[in-house]
Amino acid sequence: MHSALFEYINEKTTIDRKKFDEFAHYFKFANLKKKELLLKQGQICDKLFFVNSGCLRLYHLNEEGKELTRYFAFEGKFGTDLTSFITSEPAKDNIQAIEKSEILFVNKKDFQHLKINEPSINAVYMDILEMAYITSVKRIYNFQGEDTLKRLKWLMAYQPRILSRLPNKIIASYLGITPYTLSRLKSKL
Amino acid sequence: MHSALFEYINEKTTIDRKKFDEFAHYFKFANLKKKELLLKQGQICDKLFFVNSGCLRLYHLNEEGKELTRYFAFEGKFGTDLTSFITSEPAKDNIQAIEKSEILFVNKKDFQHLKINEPSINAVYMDILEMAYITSVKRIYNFQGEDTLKRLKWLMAYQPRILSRLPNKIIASYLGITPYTLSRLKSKL
DNA sequence: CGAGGCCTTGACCGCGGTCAATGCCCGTGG
DNA sequence: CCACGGGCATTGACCGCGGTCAAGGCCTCG
Repeated sequence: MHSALFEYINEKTTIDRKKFDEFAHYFKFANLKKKELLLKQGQICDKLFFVNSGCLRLYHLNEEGKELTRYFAFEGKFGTDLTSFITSEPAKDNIQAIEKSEILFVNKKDFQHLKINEPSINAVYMDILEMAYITSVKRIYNFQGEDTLKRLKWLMAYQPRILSRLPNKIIASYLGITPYTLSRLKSKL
Repeated sequence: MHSALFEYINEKTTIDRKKFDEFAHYFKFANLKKKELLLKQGQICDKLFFVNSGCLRLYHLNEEGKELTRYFAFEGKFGTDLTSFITSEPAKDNIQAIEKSEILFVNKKDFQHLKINEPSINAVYMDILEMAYITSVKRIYNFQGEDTLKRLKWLMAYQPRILSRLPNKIIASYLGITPYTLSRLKSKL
C-alpha cells in the first residue's frame, strides 16, 4: 500500500525500508470515485496527496465560469494546492480525481513534524518544491507569446500521456483554449 | 554593503549579526551599468543574485525573435534563473540590469555549502523557492484564459511599481502583448 | 542640435472564441 | 440485452480582440 511512496522517496534521497516503515502510518489511504472532489476552491488546503493509481487534476472556475485546468498528478506523483498549503490561504483551485483513484494523504501538521525530524522528508519537500517551480515556469514559457498550435505541439512532445489518456474537454482547459479550437487544431495536425 | 541582505535573512528566520558576518564574505559585491547582461540564455546559471539597488530582469527571445520578459527582481530581492541553478542545464533566460544596479552574488557551490551548514540559509532557500513558486503560479492564472485588459488591471493592482518605473516596451513584453496593444489599453484606462 | 528610439494612432487582417447544428459514444435503466 | 438520453467531439458561419505594418510626434542622449 505504501510501496510506491517508498520508491518515490528512495529515488530522491537515501532511506532504508525500516526507517520508512516507522513513519509511513502518517500517510493514510483513501479510495476515490471518478469525479470525486478532494478540495473545493476557497477552502484551505492542509494536505499533501500522493497518487497510487489514477489521476488528480487541479482546476478552477474563473469569473465567467470557464473551467481552467492548471495541473495533473498521475500515479507515483504528489499533487496538492501548494500555494494554499504553504500560505494557509484559501485555495484558488479545486482538486478532483479524474479517474477512479487510490491515494495516500498526509496532514500538513504531520508533514511538518516529519520534515523537521526526517531528513529524507525534508529532502522530498525540497524536491517537490523545485519540481513544482520548474513545471510552472515551463507553463509560463508556453503561454507567454506562443500560439495555440505551438502549445499543442509542446504538449504532444513533453506530456503525451495527457493527450492519450484524458478527454479533449479537459485537455483544452489545460491549454487555455476552447474544445472547438482544440478540435480544429488536431485536424490540422 | 551587506546590510540589506542581513535584513532579508533576518526577516525570514532568526539570525544574529555576528553569525551573519562570519559567512557574509561569500556574497560578493558588483556594480552594474544600465542594460548590462549578467547571463546569456544558453549559459548555465550557477549564481544567486541579490539586488541592493536597481533592478534585474529575466527575459528571453523566442523563435520569432520576440522578446518576452518573465520576471523582475527589485532592490531587496533575490533573482536568478532558478531552473538552471537547480538543474545545471542551460538557462532559457537572459539576466539583465534594467537600471544602474548594485548587487551581491554567491556561487552555487558556496551557497550549497552554506545551505548545509547554516540553518538560516537553508530556511532562506526554502523561502526563495516557495515564493518563486507562488509567483509563477500567479502568472499562470493570469495568462490562462484572461484577456489583455484583465492582465493589465491585475498588474496595476498587484505590481504597480512595474508600471510606474519601467518603460512600456518592457511592460508589454512582461504581459505577453505588443507595445501597440498596451498603448491602446492604457488609453481605455 | 541632430539622430535614433519610444510612444501613439490608424488601417487592415487573421487567429481563436462564440453559437448553433449534427453525429457519436457510452452509461443507465427498463 | 437493447433503447434511450445526455455529454462529448466535430464542423460551419460569424465576429471581435489583439497582432502587424506604416506614419508621425516626442523625448533623450550624444
